[in-house]
Amino acid sequence: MAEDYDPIRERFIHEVGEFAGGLGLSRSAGQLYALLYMSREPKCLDEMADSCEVSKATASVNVRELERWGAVRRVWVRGDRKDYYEANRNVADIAVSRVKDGLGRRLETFGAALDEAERDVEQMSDNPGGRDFYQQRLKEIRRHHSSLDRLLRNIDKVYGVVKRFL
Amino acid sequence: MAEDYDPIRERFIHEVGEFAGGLGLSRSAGQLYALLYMSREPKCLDEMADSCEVSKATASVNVRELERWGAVRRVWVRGDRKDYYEANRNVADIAVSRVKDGLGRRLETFGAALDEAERDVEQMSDNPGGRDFYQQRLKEIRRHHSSLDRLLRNIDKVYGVVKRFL
DNA sequence: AAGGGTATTTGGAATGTTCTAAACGTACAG
DNA sequence: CTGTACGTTTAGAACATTCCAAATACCCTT
Repeated sequence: MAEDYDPIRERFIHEVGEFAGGLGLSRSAGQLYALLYMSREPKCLDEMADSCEVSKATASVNVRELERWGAVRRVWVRGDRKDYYEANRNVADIAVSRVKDGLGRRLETFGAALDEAERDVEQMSDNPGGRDFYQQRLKEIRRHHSSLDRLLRNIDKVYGVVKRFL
Repeated sequence: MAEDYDPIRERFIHEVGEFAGGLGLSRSAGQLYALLYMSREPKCLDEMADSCEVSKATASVNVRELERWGAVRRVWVRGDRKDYYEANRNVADIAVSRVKDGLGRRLETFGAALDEAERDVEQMSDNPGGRDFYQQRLKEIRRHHSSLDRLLRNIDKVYGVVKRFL
């Protein structure tokens, strides 16, 4: 019993897509997730592409992206070779893993740049006044960087504490 | 005593720009902020545009954006008609105000869409099984929405608690 | 092996974003 | 007034992103 076309769900899907887009995520991924969230049964690629009005190609790449974030699970449907997906409705987990991943990588590359800057400034022999100033500021930034890094590594504890405000 | 061209700072500015860009902010804004952060003296538009290798127009619009977020302050330099800016180095405050603003507006429009969806589903007379299902899911999403909203309104308290992990 | 049904990759079109140069506006100085 | 020194706005160029259709790869079944 496939669920039919439904203007209400259609519209809701669109809105979630816009929301996701506004947050810097993929509009299509948001739509696909919304569709699965609003579906009783798992859905295959073709159904998803159809309901979200995107090409199968777009559905394919975005649904795998969603899978990488743990936003979506592949499920087995017996007697069918297609891949079926359903939504993981624990949005907090998804958000955390997403932030962890994205911010983590950024912090890493920025940390490397900081290392380099610190080394370069260290070797600044001339203009010692300028060097001291730079070192002081870089130290400040290093502190911020370390803080964020620590925060990210303790993200689970942090979430436990923040939960009280939800 | 104007600070000269400096390859180390130049490079650092570039890295911060990339970092900001990766986080969905403006690359140029990131560069301008980094420059001011690394400057002893306030800087005028032309100096900023020059150091960051962007046009004056880009500097103008981005520096005002930074001002909107409280990332940058206009300062008075006597005997000079130009606008001078310096960095607000309290990055935590900046981040909070930025998240508050961006997420807040998004939540608002999404909340309106939720309202509408709830109303529409309410009026779904046919297919009562489907209606119940939708209502249940929408309720779940509403809960998430409210949680985020509450979190955002208590963001200062939240920050106070999270600080322990920094 | 061959063929049908599926997912993925790819090349390029459409769209959106961000930058610049030039025009414009404004305020002060002479 | 007129010229000068600034900041801002604007029109469009350069660039990046996102999407689609078609081609390709994969895997079952026969």
